[in-house]
Amino acid sequence: MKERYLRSLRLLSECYHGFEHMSAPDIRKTGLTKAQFDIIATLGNTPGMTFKGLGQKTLITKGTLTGVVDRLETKQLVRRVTSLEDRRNVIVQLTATGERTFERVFDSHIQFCKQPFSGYAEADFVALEETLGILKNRLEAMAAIKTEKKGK
Amino acid sequence: MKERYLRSLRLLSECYHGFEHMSAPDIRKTGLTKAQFDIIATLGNTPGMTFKGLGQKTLITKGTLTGVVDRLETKQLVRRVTSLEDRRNVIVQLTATGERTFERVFDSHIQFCKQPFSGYAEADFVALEETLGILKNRLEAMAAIKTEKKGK
DNA sequence: TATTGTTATACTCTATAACTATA
DNA sequence: TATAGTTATAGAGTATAACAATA
Repeated sequence: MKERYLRSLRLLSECYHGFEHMSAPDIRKTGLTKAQFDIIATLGNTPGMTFKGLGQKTLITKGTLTGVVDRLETKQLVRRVTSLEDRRNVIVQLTATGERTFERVFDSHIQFCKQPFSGYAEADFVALEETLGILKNRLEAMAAIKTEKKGK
Repeated sequence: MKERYLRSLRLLSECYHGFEHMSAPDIRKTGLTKAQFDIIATLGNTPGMTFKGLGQKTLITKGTLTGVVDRLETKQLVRRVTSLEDRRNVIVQLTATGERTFERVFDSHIQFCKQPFSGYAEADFVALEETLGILKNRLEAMAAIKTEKKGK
């Protein structure tokens, strides 16, 4: 067996895309793009985040992020606040409308995503969390090595 | 515990994005976009696929697909062949150059993705495949129900 | 009539790099 | 000098709907 991990990788991809595929129309119906939805979902239940933080969480690069946040600001779902401590930092926050949108949209979204888990027993969740948790730790370790190499 | 599945969902997303994040620069270096890479990877080791088939595999809608395939055709990585049986079907195939690109690019990509699995024992693979396999089956069952509802 | 793929439109995201302002 | 975010640009992906050719 040459590449023992390929099947795992394919399954991971298939599961992720399965959720994506199921929930994409659901997200579109809200009038938000995928990128916009990600920002709203990331900001939900937080006091706000800087552009840098948002970029790290969502993997959207800063130039793109400016445009995405612009459009969300036009829709009055988020606002920009300049940090008082370091005036280079811009904090993006949900507005009251944004909060409501978050609750409505994200809630319906997760209700939707729960469907495949109906019938899961506690042990099934534990097993899934354990295997994915291990993989996540390995991925984070790899990412740390990469950052270390790059940063001086 | 209200939403027992949320943690699983988050882990799945984090793992998938972890791989995406690691391999994105690797893919970009090849001069292919993510969508183009997906098409090449999907066509590799096949005799070709119709637009419809490609769309279902990659989740790219037909209108978009025309553009993506156009660009790959310009790069001489794929060709269009009209099916003889049903002339409405257009089959997209890798060219000889496309085949070589597939082998080179996809190979380096999977070498890259194997890193987090270093140190995995056989039992770890089995466990991961099993938990993801179960989830995949559930997702496919959901999708089948959805299709059933829609199709007449 | 239904299906496959193309075309057209308008918008959004993307990578990249130069730029501004703060530190 | 370094960092955070903006601006500018060109290209690519996206949803949507109308369209042509074939079945």
